Amino acid sequence: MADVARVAGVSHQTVSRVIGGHPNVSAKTRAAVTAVIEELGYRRNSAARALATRRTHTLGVIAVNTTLHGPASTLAGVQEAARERGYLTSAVTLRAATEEALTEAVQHLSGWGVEGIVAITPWRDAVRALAALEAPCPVVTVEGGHDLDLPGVSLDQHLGARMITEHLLTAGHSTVWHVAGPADWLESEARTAGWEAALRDAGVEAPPLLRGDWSPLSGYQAGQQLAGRVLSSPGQGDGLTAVFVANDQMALGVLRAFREAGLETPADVAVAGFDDIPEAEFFPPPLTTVRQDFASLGRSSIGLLLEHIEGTAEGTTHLTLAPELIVRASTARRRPTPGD
Amino acid sequence: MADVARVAGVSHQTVSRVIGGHPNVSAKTRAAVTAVIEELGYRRNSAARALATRRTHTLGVIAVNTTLHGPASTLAGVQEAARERGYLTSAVTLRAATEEALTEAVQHLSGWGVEGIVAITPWRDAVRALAALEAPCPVVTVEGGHDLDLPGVSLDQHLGARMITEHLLTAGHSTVWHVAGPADWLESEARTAGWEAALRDAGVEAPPLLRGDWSPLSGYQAGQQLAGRVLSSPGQGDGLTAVFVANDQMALGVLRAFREAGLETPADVAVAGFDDIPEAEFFPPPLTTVRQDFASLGRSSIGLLLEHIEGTAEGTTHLTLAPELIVRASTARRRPTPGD
DNA sequence: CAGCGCCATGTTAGCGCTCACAATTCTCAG
DNA sequence: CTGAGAATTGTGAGCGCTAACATGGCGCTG
Repeated sequence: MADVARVAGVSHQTVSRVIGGHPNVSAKTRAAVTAVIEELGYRRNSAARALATRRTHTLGVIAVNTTLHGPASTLAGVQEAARERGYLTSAVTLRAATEEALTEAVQHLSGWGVEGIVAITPWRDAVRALAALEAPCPVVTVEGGHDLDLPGVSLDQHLGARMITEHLLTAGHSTVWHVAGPADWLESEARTAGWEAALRDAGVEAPPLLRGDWSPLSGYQAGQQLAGRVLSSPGQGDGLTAVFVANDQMALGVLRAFREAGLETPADVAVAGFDDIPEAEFFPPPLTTVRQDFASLGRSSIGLLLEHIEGTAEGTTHLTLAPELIVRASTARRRPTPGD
Repeated sequence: MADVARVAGVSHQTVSRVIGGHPNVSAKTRAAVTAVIEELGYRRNSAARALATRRTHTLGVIAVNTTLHGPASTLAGVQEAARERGYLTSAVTLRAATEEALTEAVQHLSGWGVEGIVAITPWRDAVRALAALEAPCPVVTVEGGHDLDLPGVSLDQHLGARMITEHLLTAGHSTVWHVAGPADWLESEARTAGWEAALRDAGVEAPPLLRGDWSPLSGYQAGQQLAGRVLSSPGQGDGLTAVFVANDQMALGVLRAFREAGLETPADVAVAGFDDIPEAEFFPPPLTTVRQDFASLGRSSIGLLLEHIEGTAEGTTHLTLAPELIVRASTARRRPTPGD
């Protein structure tokens, strides 16, 4: 910066003003300085700037399972939004959201002087640990639930589950079975609750719950159980003609189990998923599911976080985004024609 | 730091030595200072440190399509490895690897003073642009090919494709058809080349090539073409009994097209993929594929990058990791029994 | 034409840390 | 007991930048 100032024949402060877009600089000076900056290829040193302003303009992201479609998409949204707003982001990917790992992640990030943290940790315990952690900067959760006093953004899982359950009931199924995700996941609980609420409203008693761990394998195992039930009970005794699976990957496993057991989807049993991963449209058969706009979710979290950092936010805030029902062949009333 | 020094009754420099783990500090002083640090909850300011040492200990990552399984896993490996080595990482996710976007990404990162960049950009043009860009810091490519003088790490796509093609030939298929990825992707080219090489070695002429864009939809379309060919040519005229699809997602589309056309996999046509995404095991039928260890790939790239930053590296280096063939039902010689 | 105020620019003092070197203390052989 | 040399600690400067204040020049009002 001193070099630029010397060549341009001004003080270093004027150079600083030009870079910072400060208003009180004459057009002539501004042009001259800009030209010299260009010529010398000067870039201002962000460390020195951070030191002088006491602002690092850096945000941290804590996430788990970033190789899955949902978290990965959310992460991308977060990064893009932060970059647009002039912030650097640094992501820490955790293998498991234990209290210890979370503490370490927060320490790592705050050691780098992050001004805020976005935590994509959809575990009840993780959110609780995070709330108790007293991080030295604002923290915004993504899919972290609304019961703790941490600001956060979520997709309306409850509504999505309700939509899909009602869709199945409307299609003429007398009840809807459910393969849930792990009990300690907030998303899982909300989806289960939405399913229950829809059944209750329809005056239908909820069938017993099956649980998986989001993986295709666990869905496959749940599917085997369900298939066994259908085949062993003559005359469709349990009214098992429709299954709402808590995510698309498990739904894939369920579909396979049904196919292997000789059950046809949707003719014998309709299956619906949740998430709308890119593959879902090409499942056998194409899967009815709930689309979640993960990218928007990520963007919103940055918006909320920056409000807190810049002090515009009033207390704890929660944002909820609406999901979208995507109806495909897996819940069609009759067997779909090929190519559907 | 001044506070710590005052409370501990030492100079700020001694505090700095304790934090930095400098050897010449008496055990007593070290303990005292450590205690005060703990008590005051002091954390050293990374911006000031960066300013004084002229080292930011920050690395940048440039990636495209981070929502896909491969790039997302690689990214996670990169981040984890960097963190272990004491570096902060910041990822920039590009929508498309145009020269413009790359330039912008490099500028964004170097504006933050990154000491090195890992570029996960498996496009020929992107790598070329990157090489021409003259970044102000070392750049390591991931899946960036070996023909340009940018250091990089890759998985041996050529070998993987060869393995899978040979597997199919060994299984008794007279030839192997291929649904390739986009022509400008290095991975795509290498897989095609490996397929061609395996056929050549076996003395078989390569059938015409089909191309997709990695998406399930494009695989579906390619599958429809292939199915049409099988059904219209009596007596399996073209020897179309085995297809090697360049990634698992497209393979999913191909499988669907075959199923809709009434072709059975693997009885009528065997299908193999590439990548081993988590869902592949649950495709209808479970997909033979090539597993790539993306996390190791990411870790290696950091190893290589740090060698360059710390000056231990000798010129341009390329690392290649071996893939692993995963044989499943989609290429079994006879129809698999349910549950396989 | 004096005097006020505003605009453009310069000057100074840190931000919190590490480096290089100086000063002090300690250790131990002769 | 003494002095060399090593170990330990302190001092001062400066990394590159911005905030706050100081300065000087200009136009405008009365």
